Amino acid sequence: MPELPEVENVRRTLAANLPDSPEVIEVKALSPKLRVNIPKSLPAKINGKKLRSLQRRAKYILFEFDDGYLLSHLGMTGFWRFEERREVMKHDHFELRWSNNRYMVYNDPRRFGLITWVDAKFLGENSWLKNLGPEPFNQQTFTSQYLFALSRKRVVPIKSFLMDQTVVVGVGNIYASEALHLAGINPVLQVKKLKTEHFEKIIAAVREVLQKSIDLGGSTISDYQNANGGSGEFQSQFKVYDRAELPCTICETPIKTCRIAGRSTFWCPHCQPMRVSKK
DNA sequence: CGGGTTACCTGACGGC
DNA sequence: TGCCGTCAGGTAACCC
Repeated sequence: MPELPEVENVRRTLAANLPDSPEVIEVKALSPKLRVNIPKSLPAKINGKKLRSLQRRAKYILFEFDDGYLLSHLGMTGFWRFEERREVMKHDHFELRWSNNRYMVYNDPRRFGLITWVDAKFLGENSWLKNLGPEPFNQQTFTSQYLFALSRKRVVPIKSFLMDQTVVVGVGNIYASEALHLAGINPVLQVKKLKTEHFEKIIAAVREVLQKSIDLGGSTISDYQNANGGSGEFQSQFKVYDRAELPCTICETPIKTCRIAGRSTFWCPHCQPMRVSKK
């Protein structure tokens, strides 16, 4: 379900529901089976503790406490919601209560999500976080020179490269197709064929697509919702994703679809030619 | 070793 | 109706 814009909107709506100087006053692991089981020791780590900050890194949300972090990843179908009075839903996995007495509940039908604990002193070497690439909005680290150098050793289509979370974080299946359409780059092109100027375009397109989606609350295809239960609106702005056979919004050529590394991919054969532009 | 493929899960939807 | 195949926004184990 969630790529960077959705996760960022979840983070913001979570923050908006917390009291001033939030403190955990109750924790329950209801159904620990997720991608990795919720550790039995987790409730004791956060119960009675004050929240220091609420951050996002890549597609992870980090609830910072004095000694470490509650780490949350939404997988495909995970979501957080708030309740004044508990009403248990199917697939509720985890709940806690904040010092304003509001319950915060994690629900995840497909169970690809993650809820775990990371000690502050091991944050840098944590297996979930240590291999993540740069944040797409970081001007210092996410640069065309960086992508150019990294791409010289790789034999992959540009779309797979963009979705590789060790290359850059936050771009998933929707925004990879959307960004490449905006950049005018065909998704199957081998990264080795691209030059710095192509990466410049791609970086600008990734940032523009992600920012527009963040501003519209993310994309809701079927089940994404933020922590207020609200939907995103960016799906109405899709130029290619899930638009097979429909006319390109720029040139009216029918959008094509194929699979790249097992994932549905969409592009305009006219705006995103197979041949790399010379200059 | 770095790729693509498959598995992990549930649920929705279309065809028969 | 119901059964079956396919697909879904992510990640990582598993093969060549």
